[in-house]
Amino acid sequence: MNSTNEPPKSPQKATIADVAKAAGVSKTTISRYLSGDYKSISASTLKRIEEAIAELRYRPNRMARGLRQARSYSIGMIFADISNPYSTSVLRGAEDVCTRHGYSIIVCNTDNDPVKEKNYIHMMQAHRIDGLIIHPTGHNKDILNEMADERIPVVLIDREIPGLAFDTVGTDNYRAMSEATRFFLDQGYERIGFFSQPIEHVSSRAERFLAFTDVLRNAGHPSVNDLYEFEIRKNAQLEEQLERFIEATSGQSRMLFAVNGITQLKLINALQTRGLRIPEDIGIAGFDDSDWAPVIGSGITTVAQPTYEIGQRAMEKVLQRLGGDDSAKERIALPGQLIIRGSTPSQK
Amino acid sequence: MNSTNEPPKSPQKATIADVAKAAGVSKTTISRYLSGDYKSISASTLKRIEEAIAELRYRPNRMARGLRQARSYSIGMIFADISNPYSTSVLRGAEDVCTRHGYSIIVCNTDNDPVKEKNYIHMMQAHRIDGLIIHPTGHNKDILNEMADERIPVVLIDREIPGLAFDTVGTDNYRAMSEATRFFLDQGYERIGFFSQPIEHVSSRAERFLAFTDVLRNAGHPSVNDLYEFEIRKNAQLEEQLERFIEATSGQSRMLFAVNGITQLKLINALQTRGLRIPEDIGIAGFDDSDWAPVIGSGITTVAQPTYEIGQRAMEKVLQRLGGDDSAKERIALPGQLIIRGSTPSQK
DNA sequence: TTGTAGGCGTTATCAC
DNA sequence: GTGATAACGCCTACAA
Repeated sequence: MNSTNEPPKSPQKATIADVAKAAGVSKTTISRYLSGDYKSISASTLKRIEEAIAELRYRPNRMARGLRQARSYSIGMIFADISNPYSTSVLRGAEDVCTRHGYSIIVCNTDNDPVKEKNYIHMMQAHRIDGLIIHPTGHNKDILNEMADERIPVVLIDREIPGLAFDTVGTDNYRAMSEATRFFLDQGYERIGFFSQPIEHVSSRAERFLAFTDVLRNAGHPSVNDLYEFEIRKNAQLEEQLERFIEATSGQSRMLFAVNGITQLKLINALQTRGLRIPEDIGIAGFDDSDWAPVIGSGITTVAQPTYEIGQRAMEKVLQRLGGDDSAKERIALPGQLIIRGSTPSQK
Repeated sequence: MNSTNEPPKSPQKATIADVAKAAGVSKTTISRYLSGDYKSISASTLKRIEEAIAELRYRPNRMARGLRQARSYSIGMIFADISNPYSTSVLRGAEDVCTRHGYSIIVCNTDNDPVKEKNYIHMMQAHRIDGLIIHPTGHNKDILNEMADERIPVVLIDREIPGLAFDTVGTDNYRAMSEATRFFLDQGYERIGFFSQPIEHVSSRAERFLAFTDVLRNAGHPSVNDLYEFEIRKNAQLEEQLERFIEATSGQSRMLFAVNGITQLKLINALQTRGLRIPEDIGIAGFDDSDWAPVIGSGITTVAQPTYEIGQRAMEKVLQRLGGDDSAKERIALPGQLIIRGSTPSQK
């Protein structure tokens, strides 16, 4: 019995030396076992090693291994908005790929704040992450370039940063938006309002709007200038813009296009508040499919992004670069899918 | 000029030795600086150190530091389903707290699969995480206990595991569900169907159902046995259960209660398919508020969970334990909030 | 088939 | 105020 009042000693994590001693071999042999070099170990030794590891519940220390090998087996993922379902789906895709290869993921959420983003990149550097997948705010070109200089694979998702040579994975926004816009024209809408958070230099938004105007201009459609921008956090701005569109299009058959999922929701909310019915009074559609899109009203027409696959492809690209591939940077644009539902009926 | 054809050497990450040399001091002094021990460094030295660090873009290697200090400054978070908005909100809350304290988060998603969960816990152990926040499947008691034995703070969210002494953070399910049920009774529903994924030993589901039946039994209400369980991935099961409820309650005023957000969506979908109108033909409500709950029909009545705060509190608890707090394990049950919308009108 | 020795980048312990 | 030195746990030549 323990006469002192000390708490029971917490069992210290076993080290490779403990395992070596228990198995009656040297650390080298254990290390060989850990790196899968079974063929240079005798059967009986193998057995003793396995028993020792199980007995001691040995888990190789990744920090020690990482320090020695100068690689952490961790991939950083920095999201502009982790609460967006887009992000979690990408995360799942990426995780499923990298887990199979023994990598772990360190995640961060910047809330679209360039300062947070900068700090997180620094944190990632301190972790000596082997690769980075980032949904960038677009304001930290310098550090991103710095990482690239250090030969750390960086893959951008959703957004590209002009002038930066990184691998990029996202939806083929131009193509998907063109298809969608042509569909809206076929449905016979006289006016289509493009509602977006400030396009500025966010490439995905810009591509969508460009496709929109290109198709409209080609068709000689009057909505070429129907762009309505607002800050997502400022409901007043959105309502003001909506008001502007509604007034300008009074008496015409019309619809709203939302640049992303969150904008869809905000617009639907605003329409309901104003007592406008979907689709009788006004049509609506938007980028990003979701669980709720099918069940709102008679369903919302959306452009689905292949989010899970975007995550997979981004991680595969990181691993490919890690594997030594030094070919030209690639821009991977995956097809989006127009999902037609009840919110955009024919106006003819 | 470089006569060989080698690519330009990628600038190697600076080490503490490089900084020491650049600043003309010893590694020890740099280390002192890094640990914030400024008062034992002269002003001029301090200045040279700061210049050297900036110049070399030095980032302390967390693996080396972690190895030496036997702590990783990483917290593991294991989610049963990361695509559930519940999870991301918890994640954000946890992240905001731990970032302020210099910790990073390693995330995993188990898809409610105990095998994946086990592998991920092993991975976390290899990372030597300083603490673990887990939304447990409930099937890996042994390893979780093992971690606790090693003095690693483990905090459970949403679900408790019977017989395990861990800190726990979640919603006060019993209280919130009681309030909601009383409200439904007040509205005058003759039958209320409780739709849930298998309750089994998932404590949060069990608490909700218990509160439900307790209130009903107290009121002598006939729905005490109106439990309808189904596997979330099997739509046929859900529809079968829904059919059963619809038939059994024909002619009565009735509503469905969904045990969580995903179930809400599935039920709404199934009702629409059957041509049943909400709330004219049948009412609906459920646990978990969401962005879409206000905009479906005249709004869905929900019980909102304080998800962000759950994440915060869980992380705070981890840090508190890390700080040496050895008091009794705590069960933190945060208040939920009943949000009444149009899907559960009075039946009187 | 197995073992020895040195070092990865830090911090802690002493010493000056 | 500052520095030399020995670990931390692992891997990788190089030997045997």
